[in-house]
Amino acid sequence: MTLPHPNTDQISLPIVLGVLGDPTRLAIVRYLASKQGVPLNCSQFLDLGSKTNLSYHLAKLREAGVTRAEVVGTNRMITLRRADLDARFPGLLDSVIAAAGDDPALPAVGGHDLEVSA
Amino acid sequence: MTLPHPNTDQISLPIVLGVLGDPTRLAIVRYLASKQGVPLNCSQFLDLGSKTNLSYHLAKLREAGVTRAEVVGTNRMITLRRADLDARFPGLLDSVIAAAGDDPALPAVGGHDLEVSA
DNA sequence: CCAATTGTTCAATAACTTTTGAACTAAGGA
DNA sequence: TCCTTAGTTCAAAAGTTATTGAACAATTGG
Repeated sequence: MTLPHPNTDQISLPIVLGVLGDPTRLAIVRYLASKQGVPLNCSQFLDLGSKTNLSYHLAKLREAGVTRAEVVGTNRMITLRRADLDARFPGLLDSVIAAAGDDPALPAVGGHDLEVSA
Repeated sequence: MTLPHPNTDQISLPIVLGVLGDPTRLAIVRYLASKQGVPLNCSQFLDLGSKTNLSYHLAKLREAGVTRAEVVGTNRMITLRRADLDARFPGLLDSVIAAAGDDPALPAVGGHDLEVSA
């Protein structure tokens, strides 16, 4: 019932960077950051791709250790692993989120601009 | 005689992250950082791959705006675009270099550990 | 129980990336 | 001029990633 996640010390820098080097996944991370820790389910990202495709991208983010997914009923509640990433790679996630915050080239959920908290 | 480089404002976050999400290229960036701005030519990275393969990876880094290559005779002198990256994505390169600094999973030039300046 | 909702898995395909060797260009030194 | 050094380019092969639709599982509500 619980999904596999890497431990904090298993999170790999090149894998994290590679996973974030995709516009859809960067948009997911930006949107999660803008929600300041409030868990979101997959359906809230449907603007960014098909259900199947989001399942794929969200699994990549989870397996890389960027997000955590908790099973709640039929939902997977998704959060950013901010504290874990900051412990492992200090400052990295914040600078990525800040840089993504004002990037009009990234896809956006809802089509409107975001107030991103870095 | 000069090679193509993106302007600072043309540097793209997902492209930079994608390019850094490769162990060989991350090792190149780490080694450049450890040399604190001293330009290196391609041959100094031969521990990381074949000449052809390095030419490929160094072109990726240059085209992404991570490095600058200056033609000096038959050499391409390569430096990190620290100031440009810091202007465009404040803190990003420093946190990547710091995180890569103590990563034994990354390949290393010379086989010995590096004093990385972040 | 039945239907709707949420999300995964699978197989296929398309697209991209990495790596290789051989051939090449361009500059520099003997 | 000839040889060496430095690096690129090309085409092929191998591997990886992204995207899709159809089928599937699991939970919830009526």
